[in-house]
Amino acid sequence: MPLDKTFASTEIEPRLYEGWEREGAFACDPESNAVPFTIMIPPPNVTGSLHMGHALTFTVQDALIRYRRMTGRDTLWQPGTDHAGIATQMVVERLLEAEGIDRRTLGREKFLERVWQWKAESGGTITTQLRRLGASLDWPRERFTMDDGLSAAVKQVFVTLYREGLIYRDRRLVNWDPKLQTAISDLEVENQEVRSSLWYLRYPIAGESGRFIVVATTRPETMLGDTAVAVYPNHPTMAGLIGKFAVLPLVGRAIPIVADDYADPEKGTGAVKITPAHDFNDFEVGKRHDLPMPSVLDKTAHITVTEIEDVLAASERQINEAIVSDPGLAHDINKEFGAAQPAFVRSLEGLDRFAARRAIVAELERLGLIEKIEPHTHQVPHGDRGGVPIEPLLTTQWYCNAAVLAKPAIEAVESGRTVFVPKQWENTFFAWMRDIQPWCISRQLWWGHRIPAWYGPDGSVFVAKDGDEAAALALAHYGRAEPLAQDEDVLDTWFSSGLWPFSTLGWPEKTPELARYYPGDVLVTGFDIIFFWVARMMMMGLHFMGDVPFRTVYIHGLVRDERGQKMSKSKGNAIDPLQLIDRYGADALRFTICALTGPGRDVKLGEARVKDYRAFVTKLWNAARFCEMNDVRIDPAFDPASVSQPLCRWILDAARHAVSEGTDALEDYRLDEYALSGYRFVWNTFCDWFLEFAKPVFAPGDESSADPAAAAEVRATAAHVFGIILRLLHPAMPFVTEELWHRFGYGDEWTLIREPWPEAVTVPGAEAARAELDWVVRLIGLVRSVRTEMNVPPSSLAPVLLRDASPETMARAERWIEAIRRLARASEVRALTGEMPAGSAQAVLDEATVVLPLSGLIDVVAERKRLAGARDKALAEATKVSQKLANPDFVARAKPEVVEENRERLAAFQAEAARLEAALARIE
RNA sequence: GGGCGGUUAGCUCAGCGGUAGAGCAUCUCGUUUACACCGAGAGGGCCGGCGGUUCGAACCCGUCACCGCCCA
Repeated sequence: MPLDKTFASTEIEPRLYEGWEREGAFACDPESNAVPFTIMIPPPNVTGSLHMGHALTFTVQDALIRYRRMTGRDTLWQPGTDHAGIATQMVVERLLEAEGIDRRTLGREKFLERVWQWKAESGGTITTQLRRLGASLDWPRERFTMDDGLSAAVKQVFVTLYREGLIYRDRRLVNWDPKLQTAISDLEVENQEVRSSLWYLRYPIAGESGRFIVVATTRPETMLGDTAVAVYPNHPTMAGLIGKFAVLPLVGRAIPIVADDYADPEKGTGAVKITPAHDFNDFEVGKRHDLPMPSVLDKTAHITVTEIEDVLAASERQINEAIVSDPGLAHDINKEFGAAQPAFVRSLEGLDRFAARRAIVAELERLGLIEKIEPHTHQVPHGDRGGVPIEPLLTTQWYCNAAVLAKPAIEAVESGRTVFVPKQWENTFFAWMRDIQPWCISRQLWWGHRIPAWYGPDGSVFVAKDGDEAAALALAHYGRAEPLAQDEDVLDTWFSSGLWPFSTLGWPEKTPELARYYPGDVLVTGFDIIFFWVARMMMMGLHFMGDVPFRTVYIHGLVRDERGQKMSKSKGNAIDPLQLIDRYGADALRFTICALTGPGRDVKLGEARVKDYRAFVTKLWNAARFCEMNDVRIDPAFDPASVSQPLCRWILDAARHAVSEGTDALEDYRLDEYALSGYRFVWNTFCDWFLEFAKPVFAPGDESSADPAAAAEVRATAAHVFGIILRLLHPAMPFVTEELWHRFGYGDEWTLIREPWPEAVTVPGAEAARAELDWVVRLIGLVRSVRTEMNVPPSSLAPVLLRDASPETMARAERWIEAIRRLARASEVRALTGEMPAGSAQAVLDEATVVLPLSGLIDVVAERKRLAGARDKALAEATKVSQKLANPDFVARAKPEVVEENRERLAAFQAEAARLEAALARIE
């Protein structure tokens, strides 16, 4: 059955994919002798659906995997998904909310059941979509970060790091997300610019009526928790206050005025209020000065006065006593007691932080304790998931000592055991790793790996892989059985993702797969994930496997829309890759992505681009149809080394060049160069010239030139080269190439995927063939150009005459007469000996002058102008080159071959100008 | 404030010491053994500014400007 007019991607692609999967074409083979090649998929969130960013990263990975598979490597592209703690919990919570259920009333057990149920029903979306894209993942090996095996790995790692002292509990400030009510790591915090105010507050100096110290703050509501004022040690006007006390307004707490460099005299007033429990910098100051650290905001970021209760009570007592002893003071209480307003403070209990801010500012204003308010724009940390400002909160959490783990990871990159592509990302990696902070790994969520730690009645901690082991530890500790309670928290999702390169291969079991496929070869991901994931895999891999998890980290850009805007659902500029696949086919989308993925560059992708490259898929398909119509069939006996015709030698040589270019590009992770080189070869060489030259051979215009042997050789060569094209393009366009591979009988269905990668084979006589075909192409181009410029309609044929042509040139013209006739619209091609026919257009090609007699069609004035223009251009070039050669420094210092090249160019330009001058003279 | 990247044809981008390129868009012409998702041809650029190194700079160095990201 002949090929349809176009490639019906929507029908053909799913059929091919199912075939590959059914036939086990994606499977790795741990038994084989081939060298393994491993890519670990960055596990997409189980909640996810395929977006453009996925399409980019997975297309790149699939192209690399398919390429290596064809080169004979035993490829493993490890599939799987991530349980995505917060994201998944939020999804299920939202579903429950729609049913009017709160997760807390449901309880932990029941809630987790619901999550697993949701995962079973909806968790497979992304894996189905990956198949639409053509991703050749080894599906039977699919893993999930909450699988039993991977969970065992998580416990093992946790217990080991705990026993090594690299995981520990600590009470310190964390980034608290008041919306999700969990701690989050530094990386999950995004600073957003917020337009707000800078409030200048006046804190009365204790015992010095009417004297104040002014502090500037962006967060007046936290002043309830202030326990000091810091002043720059050598501050010109305020240093004298150091050692005195201020009275904290509203609360009435006497707070020391301490000296600390943190109070930058360049900023604000040179004095800062210190709220150790609600600010990271203040926390450090608080530790340095041994300050109390009362929290005045709870886990939902509402005011709580519990921890300042004693101070409020004391203020109340003091005020009451003073009023009792001197009732006259009642009206002037502010002055005497530093404006303590315990009743007001108590009234704030339970108030949201922003409402509390307004209330406190209003009250301070009423008391005359606001010096001024300035508009102020600053960066406010927000939780990346919840989207609300995070609240530094003093809690006990589990931490991982990342600094220790980071050392070997840094060394591995320094020594080149792992290489980043492009290399500049190594700097980003180093900068972060060298200044790495303790990693908060506990999360106050339910969905995730529950922390394998149990607490005894006295709070002693027993870290063990399960309850029994913990009980045994407790027994040894207490000398008797005591009830234990497991830690309620779960681990940061990235904790389990960090183990992915070895947990998916069966670790901690010593499996053959682990021995064979670790370390992986290349990790492909976006730069936004270097810290979250790449760094953690490096740390964990080196610590537990003793080797880097991958040799190369290929960092690609982000997908943006045509205008360079980040794609996002909220902006409404997101393009759905599945829609593009529906409309244009997966091959078109994939090829577009490859063609646009420059190193370290973002990919600006619009529907129009995909549409453009779909044309290339169609072009390839049509070239196939042309071949089919002309009985191009593979000849099993074909030997490229034995072809005799220049045309065949030339296209084989061009194919060699394309293979070599494409292979080099893939080796260098230059998907763009790979795609574009294939594009140029197929379209601009194979279709535009080779097939056109083949036409007269396949169907000679007149019987006399028919040569069955020559035609057979061209057919066999065409089939051979087309087979190379299909293999070469397969990594970028797996579907159309696979389909044509089978339809043309190169192999069985679903077999191209495992065909050997084409080799760059040199054919004999390639250079001469290249020179010859190059001449023919230039001649045809020249004639076409002149004809168009002279407004000669394509329908009219004209002779192509060659003046002053060498015998060699004339022989070439003879050999290619049919092609020249067709492609240059020539009525005849021959040497011009005598006088030039009147009304001819002329052009120079090497030593010859091409004469086109166009009497009646040409405008002599225009022709003269055209020739003069061409001559001037040649002269200008010649002048440029001769000036260069006239420079003694150039001749003396430039590389000899460059000098020689320029001498040749000068001669060529001069000769061309002379011939054009002669041509001009002939018109007169 | 520190760091990274970018600035080349109308648009998107290659090129990164030795003749300025591609795709798209534009204009003109064209249905000829596949393909109008096509073919042929053409126009279009002081390669962001200013210095420097060099026989020679879009390319290397310095500096400035603007844009974008990352980290404080």
